Amino acid sequence: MAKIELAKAYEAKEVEDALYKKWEDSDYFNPDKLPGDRQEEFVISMPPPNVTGILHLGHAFENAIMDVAVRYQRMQGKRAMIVPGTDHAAVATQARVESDLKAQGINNPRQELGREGLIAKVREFAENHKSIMIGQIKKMGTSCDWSRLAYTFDEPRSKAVNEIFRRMFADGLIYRGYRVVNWSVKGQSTCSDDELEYETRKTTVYTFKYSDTFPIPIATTRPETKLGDTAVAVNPDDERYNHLIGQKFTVDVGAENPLVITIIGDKNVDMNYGTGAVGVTPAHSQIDFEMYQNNKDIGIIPVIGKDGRMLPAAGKDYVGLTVLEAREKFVNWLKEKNLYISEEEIEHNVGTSDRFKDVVEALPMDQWFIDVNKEIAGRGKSLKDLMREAVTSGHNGDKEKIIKINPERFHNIYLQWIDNLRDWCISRQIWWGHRIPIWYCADCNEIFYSDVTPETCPKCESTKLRQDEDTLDTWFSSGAWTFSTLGWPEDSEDMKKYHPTTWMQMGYEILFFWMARMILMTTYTLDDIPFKDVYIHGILRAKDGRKFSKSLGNGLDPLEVIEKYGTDALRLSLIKGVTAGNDSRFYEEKVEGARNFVNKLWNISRYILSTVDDATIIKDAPEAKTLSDEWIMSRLEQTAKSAGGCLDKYDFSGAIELLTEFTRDDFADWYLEIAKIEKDKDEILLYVLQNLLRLWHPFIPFVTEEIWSKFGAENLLMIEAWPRVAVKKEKLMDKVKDILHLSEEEQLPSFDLVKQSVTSLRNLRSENKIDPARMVKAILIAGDKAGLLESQQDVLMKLARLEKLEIVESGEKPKGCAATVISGIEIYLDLAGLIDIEAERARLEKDLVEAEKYAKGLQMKLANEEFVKNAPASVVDGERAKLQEAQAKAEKLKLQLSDLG
RNA sequence: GGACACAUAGCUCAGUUGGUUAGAGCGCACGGUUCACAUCCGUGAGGUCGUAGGUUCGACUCCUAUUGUGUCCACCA
Repeated sequence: MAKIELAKAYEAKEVEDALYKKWEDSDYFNPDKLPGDRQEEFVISMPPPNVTGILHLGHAFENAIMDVAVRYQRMQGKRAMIVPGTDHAAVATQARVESDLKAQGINNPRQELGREGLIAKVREFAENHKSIMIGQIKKMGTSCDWSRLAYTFDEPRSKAVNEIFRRMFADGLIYRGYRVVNWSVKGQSTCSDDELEYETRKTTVYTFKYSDTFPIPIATTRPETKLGDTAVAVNPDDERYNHLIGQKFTVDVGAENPLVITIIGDKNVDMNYGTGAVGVTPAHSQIDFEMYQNNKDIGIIPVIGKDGRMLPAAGKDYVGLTVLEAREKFVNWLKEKNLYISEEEIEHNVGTSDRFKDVVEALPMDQWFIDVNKEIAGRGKSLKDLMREAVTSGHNGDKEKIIKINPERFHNIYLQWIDNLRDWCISRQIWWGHRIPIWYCADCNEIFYSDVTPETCPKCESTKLRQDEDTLDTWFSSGAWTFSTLGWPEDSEDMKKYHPTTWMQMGYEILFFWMARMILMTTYTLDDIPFKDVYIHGILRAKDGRKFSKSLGNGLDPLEVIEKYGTDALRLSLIKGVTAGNDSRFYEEKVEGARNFVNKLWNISRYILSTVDDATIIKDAPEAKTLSDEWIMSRLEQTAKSAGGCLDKYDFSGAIELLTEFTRDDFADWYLEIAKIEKDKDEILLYVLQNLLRLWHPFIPFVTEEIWSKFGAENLLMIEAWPRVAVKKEKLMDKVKDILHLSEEEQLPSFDLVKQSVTSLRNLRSENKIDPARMVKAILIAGDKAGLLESQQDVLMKLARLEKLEIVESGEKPKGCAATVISGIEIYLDLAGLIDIEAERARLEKDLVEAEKYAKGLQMKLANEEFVKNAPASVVDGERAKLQEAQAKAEKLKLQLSDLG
């Protein structure tokens, strides 16, 4: 077989697309098509990216970690799968398209295009982005099972959404209610509590009285809403006011009708804060609305409309004004009437819509909700209970069905969030999304579920029917993602085989949005958990720690990074140095480093392929013939085990560190150099390289698969097994036993001693500024290590560039040499008069001080009886051995110093 | 107001149940055109692990307090 020449540098661009196609064509991304007897499943539901934009670095990061996990598990012999998909992202997408349309001059898209017309526009946009994103995911090398590609808004997923709605509606968990909700005036739609972003703003808090005779002053930041006040709440323990509880006061503040203000008691009122009393506006505050629900007779007066302007109930002076205009007018009126007391600037959090960006109004209206506290028929628990159970006792108390959250700290954050959870408002007044499958009959007022257009009312057979205008919150459909993607509600094979899914990863920013809702939907619908393990990751930040954002213009397009450095380099740089739950910084130098490493691996392969006689696959571990062989094989064995251990724990970064160290330091910098000296190592070189490719494949699939293809293997690397190496060294033991005077039980000595010796010799050269081309002589006084070192003479001489090397057990110390001590070996480098005596003395003295200090520390530690008594014997013995070596080293250094002359 | 995270070499970060002379990459210094790789190699200098206490034979690691940074939740009426 001819020798194989690789290009001098790895050119990612030239091979990646073809390799991805090769993988896709193999069908191995589909676990049903994987060869061999695979018992276990490993399933990841891909968090579906929103069709609002194109993929950014955050997506690239998620793709990288998912693909590392799934490729590793595939190599572990599992039926491994990533189920890919995209999210129609209801509000986000419609908001995006509407704003694009406005930029094109269509000022009121909903009116001008109508429902069908606007939906068509959004659909066009969404379909376009879907295909762009799928292309990007493929560029990342992600091994998704494309035959199972899903979309939250496609036919099967809509079916699942309707079926869940039907069940929850039948169970009374979904209800229509008149409640205060978050309303975006700009978006003309509700938002759930979680879709709010809080901004700190300065605002004025005004203190005033409703009338001259009203007994309690009230403070507010929203004076205009006071036109709809119906009560004042005080703490029942507040002796200033509690005698007033139950009294009613009629005040005229200029609203349409005089207000009847009832004094009510509420334990939550802080009597030490402000005036100790709260004006209650049931229509425009969630908390006040809750008070109203407990005291319905106080009444509720909405004064602000959906357009953000004052309603007739606010009075003829106010109707039609914006809230800010009304605020100013009302404050002026208070001042005129001498009801105004004071004002103060404070910092205040206001909720804004995360999609439309405007300050949301709290408005009371009829909306659809999911009741999280109601007991579910036949199950004796609420949705909240189910959401808690899944992460604590296990679903239905089943310990096998506990969701493990990694890192653990998010466990409590999640539970705390559930405690604060209110009923989930699921209806949105936009058009892009799953339309609520509820119908109203005009003749008999029946409200009923139907997922198709019904011909007649099931109750009165009337044909005067209309469907609810609203659509569902996008998280309603994504909550069902792990099972809607597997064919539910059909009785599918996939559901039996692949649900619950195995592993889920997500950013902490969607923990509540998504994880909580998946748990809610799945435990309710399937009576099971959606996944077993969740890995929470942080966000990527720029080098200065700021978020990547469009407005800052500091974003990096993953595709551009791939174009410049290759996908493998991008993947590696995204994952390296990242720990679960923590943010990490990403910048181009990191990618450059990763690209350099990928190229290093390429060049290692290039060298091996060009030197071996027959570049073929080595199936069985070759016999170690030399100490260095044994060393590299054991290091390979260790590395495969420990890197696998990291990956089993989803410690991706840890695995990368171990693999990098082995690849560069051990294999390239030492073993390849040794191979040039010892020769005749084709089999081991190929074997280590091929296993190295297996170990690296999950992280950098393209370059490894490309190199693998040069060996004429039957299989693609992606379905090769994760290495299990057993070092064969019996013949070597027989060979060296006599040379090294080993007894039967003794282990092979470590090759590390040879490495240390070489490093020390190099150090002596470098410290004395010896021209690297110059060959020098060295003497090693090595005691019982002499035999070992002698057997490695060739390696020592070539790597340390020696022209002569003497190794003795003991003997006369040579004069005028640069000298040092390592692991009981005295090392002398004969610099033939080039030695700088003063510099040498200084260096030796420094070494000596250090050794003595170290020895003294150990001595004191061992002199401490408490230590010897309490510490485990192994630790004490370890310290004793260290002390002995340090003392010996110090002695030898002293002699070397005196020999300097 | 409540909670959580982070603070380790100039920079970005590892450090897994308490026992290492505290590590890596980049950067820096010095030296290298050795026929795999300058997208490289060799050698080296940099840290009293934010601060103060405590527990322990022993603390980067556990506890308490404190400072700084960041995040989440609640929210003032």
